[in-house]
Order: sequence, then C-alpha cells, then structure tokens
Amino acid sequence: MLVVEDEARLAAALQRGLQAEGFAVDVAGTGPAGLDAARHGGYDAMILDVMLPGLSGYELVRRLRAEQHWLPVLMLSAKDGEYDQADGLDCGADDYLTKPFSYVVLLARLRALLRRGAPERPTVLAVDDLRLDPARRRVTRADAEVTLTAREFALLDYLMRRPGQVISKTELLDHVWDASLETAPNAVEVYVGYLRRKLGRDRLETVRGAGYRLAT
Amino acid sequence: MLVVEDEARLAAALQRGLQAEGFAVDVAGTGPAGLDAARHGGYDAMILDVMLPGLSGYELVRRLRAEQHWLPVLMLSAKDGEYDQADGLDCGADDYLTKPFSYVVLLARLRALLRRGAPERPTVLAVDDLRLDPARRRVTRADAEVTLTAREFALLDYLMRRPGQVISKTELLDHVWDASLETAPNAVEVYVGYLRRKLGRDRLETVRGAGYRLAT
DNA sequence: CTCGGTGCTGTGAACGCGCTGAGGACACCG
DNA sequence: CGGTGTCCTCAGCGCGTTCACAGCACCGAG
Repeated sequence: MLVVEDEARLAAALQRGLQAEGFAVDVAGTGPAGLDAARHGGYDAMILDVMLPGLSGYELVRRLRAEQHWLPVLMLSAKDGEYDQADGLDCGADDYLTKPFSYVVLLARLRALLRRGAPERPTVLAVDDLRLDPARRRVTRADAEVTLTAREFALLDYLMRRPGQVISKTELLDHVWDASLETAPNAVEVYVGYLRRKLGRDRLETVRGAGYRLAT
Repeated sequence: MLVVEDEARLAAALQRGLQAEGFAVDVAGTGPAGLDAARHGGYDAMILDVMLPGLSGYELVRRLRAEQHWLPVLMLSAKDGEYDQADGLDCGADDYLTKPFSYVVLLARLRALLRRGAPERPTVLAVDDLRLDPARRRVTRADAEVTLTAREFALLDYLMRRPGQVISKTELLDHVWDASLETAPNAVEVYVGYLRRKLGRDRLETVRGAGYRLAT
C-alpha cells in the first residue's frame, strides 16, 4: 500500500493501522515523491491526499493515468463539496473519502478497491499438443503433465515463443542462460537432450550448423 | 444501467437523469425483480437501494456475487452509519452512497465504476476447502477455523488471489513485506513453512527456482 | 570408404536452493 | 516486571539441479 499524505500524524496513524491489518505500507510526504513511488509500481493500491506540497492529488492521479498506470487510487480530502468529489473521481481516482473519515469505512472501501482490477492474463503458449502456461509454470503434452526443472522450462519457453523458427545455440545461451556467466558451450545440447527425453524425440529438430527448431 | 429502487419518485428521477446522460436505463421495484434482471446480464452497472421489498440490497449483492456475476454495483442507502457502509461494501458492492446524495457525485462515482469495468473478485476467497474472508480476517479449512498471525494471513491472502499461479519469492517479499524494510531473503520460506504446518503439507507447492503455487 | 567436425549422452561432482529448528528482539498484556 | 506471542535471523543439512567432461554416434565432404 502506498500512502501519500503530508500531515505527519495522519500518515503515521494510517501506516500503523494498515500495517496492523497486514498491509505492507510505504509513505510519501509530497506530491512529487508520491508520483515517483507510484510510478515505480509494486503497489496494490494508493491512498492519496488532495492537498499536497509540490503537486496536488488531482494532478498526481491525472499524470499517473496519462502514463498508463492503473493502480487503484483512494482519494482523501478535507473538501466535501460535491464538485470537489466529482473532480477527484473524474481525474481518475477510483474512490473519494472526505475528512474526517471513519477508519472502518476506509478499510471497507480499500478492500472493495483491491477486489477489483486484476489483469488476468490467459497467455498460454500452445504448439501442437504441447501447452505451456508461463503464469502457472505448467507444461502438458497431450493433456499429461510434464515436470520440468527451471532451466528446462526457460529453454522450452523461449523455443515455444518462436515455433518453427531456427534459433541458434548462441542466442539460446544468451537468453536462457545468464549472459555474464561463462557456461560450457555444449550446455544447450545437454538441455535439448533433457527436453527431448521428456517431450518426445522428434519434437525438437536439430538444424546442423544453425541451431534448433521446435516442430510445429 | 439497472436501477433497483422501490420508491417510485426517486426511481423515476434517476431514470430521467441517467437517460439525459445517455444511459439506457431499466428499473426494478423489488429485490427479487432486481436480482432476476441483474442475473440476465447485459447491464454495465447497477444502482441498488438497500431497503427493498422482498430481498435487501445486501442480500441481493451477496447472491449475485455467489453466482459469479461481477457487475459493478453502486449501493444507495439512508443508513449513514459507518458499519452499514462497511457491511455493504463487504457484501460485494463497489461503492456506497448515503441518501440524500448529490446527483453530481452520483454521476461521477458511476463514471469511476464504469471506467474500472466488471472483472472483479469475490469478497470471500475460496480454493478447494480453504476459505479466506479478508473483511472478517478469518480462515477456515474444511469448515474448521484456522488461526493465523498477521503475516501468515497476508501471505495466504496474496497467494489465494492467484490460485494455481506460480508467484516468485521476490514478488511475495515486495507485496507481503514492507518494501522499505530490509528483510532476510529466506523469510518467505520460513512463513511458507508456518502455513504448511497449519494448512496441510501439500497445499503450498514449491516450484524450485521459480516460487510457490497454491494447489487448486 | 575414410575422416574431420558436429552433436548427443552417461557419469559424477559441486553447487546452491529450499527447509527446519533454535533462539533473539520486540511489542503487548495482565 | 515477567509471560506470551509474533516476527525475524541465522546456521546447518539434504537433495535436486546444474554443469563439465569424455567418449561415442552421426553427418557430410572428399
């Protein structure tokens, strides 16, 4: 959770309360600092005061949204005018709470915000009867699960993103192995061997002198 | 837009106002009628009164969510107690407005809801016979209560929001632990160990070199 | 058919990941 | 002021993973 609030006492109280609820909380005291923190990502939601030194909460959200960041934002403000509230929401905030607010309500609204906005990514790579799910880190061959080690998985992942294309051994070494690390030049051959054993002999074709190709 | 409101004058006023804004509006006058309409789908959002004949707004949302409908819901109520509001939100509503409300604010909140779209998550996370209620902060396993510490709860919460997916230790460290704090890199392993002890050995799978996965 | 180069695989060893138990720091409570 | 509970660090251990090496198989050219 990111809390952007310049009033030190309120910020500290929020931090303590949220931490007690099990949230990991960072606090920023100024608009620009808050914007920076939000930009770097890694937060599940942001609690944002409107009156901030350096950059108003309105402007902060507007910029964030303009930069394609869709972090859920709960706006806090002493302004309880209906137009203030409408302005805040129309800037891109997801909820708006006027001070003084009830802590119970704050938590409930925060939970409602966190419930939303999960960019489900149904990206599953599939070639023939081979399926690879990067998120679940699962590989199946004809609906039968295949267990792969980390390195084997990384190698197959890379190959399955360009099925049918010939990929050179040096390219694989660069991308699947740590570039900095000095690895034996035949490591690729070894791991292609492992994969063949688990996936079937003729799934990975050798193109002599050029590299490997995933049969389509 | 679906408006569920039994007070005829308010319902008519809402319908007229929203139509002027370009929304297509249907009105239902009772709880059961509203639930039926919402179930049939096709709406982008619902405005829902709490006090309804036949079925309360709370119950209506709860049933809708239980049936895997994630239509955005803006709840309206004359009850302005903080716990009423928290209850409404924890039932699965996305926003809560107390009567009397400003029409300008209603519109702004509606726009904010529509911006976010429908894909949401249930108020109670359930995987297999594990259930976790973020609002009540309770976890049950096969209907037996399991007591967790704050950190254990936060960790399980995070994992249960993406069941089946592999989540890396660094991601867990970033989201469950305070980013600012320097934590020992194996803290995650320790807490996974605690959870395993309380939830059963094979519920949390280790994916060597990648992270952890909550068995589905 | 021969021969050099390229790719494949079995073996074994070292590494490092992940797990656990012990224990210290700290807050909270009576 | 001790008791209790949580959070976290640390060190050690077991074992799967990774990798180097060497010998063998295979391919294509002459």
